[in-house]
Amino acid sequence: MVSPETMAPPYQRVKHFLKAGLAAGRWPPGALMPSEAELTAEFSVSRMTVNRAIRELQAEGLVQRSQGVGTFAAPLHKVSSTLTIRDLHDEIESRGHVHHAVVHLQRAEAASAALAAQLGVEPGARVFHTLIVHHENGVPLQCEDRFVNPATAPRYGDQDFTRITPTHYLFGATALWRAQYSIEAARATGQEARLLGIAPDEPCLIVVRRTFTREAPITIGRLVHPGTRYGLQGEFEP
Amino acid sequence: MVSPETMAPPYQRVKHFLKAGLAAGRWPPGALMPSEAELTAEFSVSRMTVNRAIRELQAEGLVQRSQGVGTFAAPLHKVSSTLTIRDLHDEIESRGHVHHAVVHLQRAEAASAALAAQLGVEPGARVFHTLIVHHENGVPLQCEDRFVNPATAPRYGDQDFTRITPTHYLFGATALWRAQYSIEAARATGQEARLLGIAPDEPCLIVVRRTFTREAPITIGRLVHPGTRYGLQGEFEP
DNA sequence: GAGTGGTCTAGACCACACG
DNA sequence: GTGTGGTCTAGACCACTCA
Repeated sequence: MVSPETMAPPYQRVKHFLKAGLAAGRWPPGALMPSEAELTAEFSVSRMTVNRAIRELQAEGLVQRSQGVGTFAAPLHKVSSTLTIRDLHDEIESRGHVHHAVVHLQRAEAASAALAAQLGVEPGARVFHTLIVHHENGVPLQCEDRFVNPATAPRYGDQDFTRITPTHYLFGATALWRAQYSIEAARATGQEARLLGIAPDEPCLIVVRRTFTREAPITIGRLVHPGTRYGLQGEFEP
Repeated sequence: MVSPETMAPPYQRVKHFLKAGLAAGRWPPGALMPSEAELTAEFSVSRMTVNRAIRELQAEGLVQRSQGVGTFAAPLHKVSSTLTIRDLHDEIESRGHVHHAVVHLQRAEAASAALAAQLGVEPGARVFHTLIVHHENGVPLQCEDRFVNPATAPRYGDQDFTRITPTHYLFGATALWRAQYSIEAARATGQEARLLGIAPDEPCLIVVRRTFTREAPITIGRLVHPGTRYGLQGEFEP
């Protein structure tokens, strides 16, 4: 019987050795780490193997390298972090809860000038408009007001959005290339407050998401969440 | 005179060729891409060189590989995206605006039971507490209510936070290992509303951030932003 | 000049998938 | 069996940094 460490490919053993040392504080941030030659001798592997291990650590941001100088433990100087936004359906299901959607509006409309500019269509052109409220275990959690460019998703008007979310449908039906988000706190509109069953002055978390193919805008969606029922969470490790 | 492409290392030329083809739609998502052997012949380089190019594309999430099958253009099936949170000082400066901070409170206090648990100290132990309002061009933008574990940052109480933000100071003075965020929409407290100069019922974007060293919690901060003045933005490209 | 990383080669053996 | 990726080797040349 052999241990997993003995089984692993050599480059992974080298990588694991270095990673464990960094996690244990053996090389504090900025410290000089072993050279490729030292590791080559230590592990009895070729230099290419050691090089791959270190290069991957570099790609992961754990070490910094300078030609002619050496390899150093990375200072954890990131002052910015990232926050993940998930599809609401997945999020609810992953909590083991029941998601269901009520479609309040699903039709084609003539686009206003401002909307047409954002969707990349002619003013007055027909675009799809849906207004859907998503519930978690029967409680309204999100009011989704969405416009879709029919050039990128011509069948959008025919879908049954009680069975698949617009987000999921559009991910499958279009060639997503880019997405933009903005997040703010504000009041819901009167209609949104009614649909969500909240007071008109209750703070809401509002996400506006726009997505694009390589050529054209796909959709712009306004996602309104009651502040007392929904928040975003993120975690970050170097 | 030679073009940059001719100068670049072979693995980068291969990588660039594949990346450009993906961006141009030559291999749509899911399509089979050239094998290592084909690229080896095409570029007259060794297989290791081609392998490195493709492996890096895989690490970047642009292609998927299966042993015995082949390399495929990655389907852009990510349904989640990321949003970056920046330090407020950097963010204001990068807009070319002036940041200044007003320190309303800076002292050591006895920790309540709930706070002590979050900071990993004994109930009643002294912890640092600061209450700082950050302004952009003179307009209050963020009310920062922060508690700090003195075990991880013993000099926190002596800093001049009109000159450096707590975030910046703690990044430099501690060995950050992990950070957690939550974002929600809610009303400010009465005190916060007064300090920010807003109505008590105005929706606010509230970020709660907790950071940790490998061993212990460093700080927990509550960052309150008027919803009309501040939002978060993010972008995502595959 | 000695030590470092950056890169490349030509071949090799293996595990895996598919017809 | 054939083709694919996964990995390793032993050596090589280069550019860079520092004493």
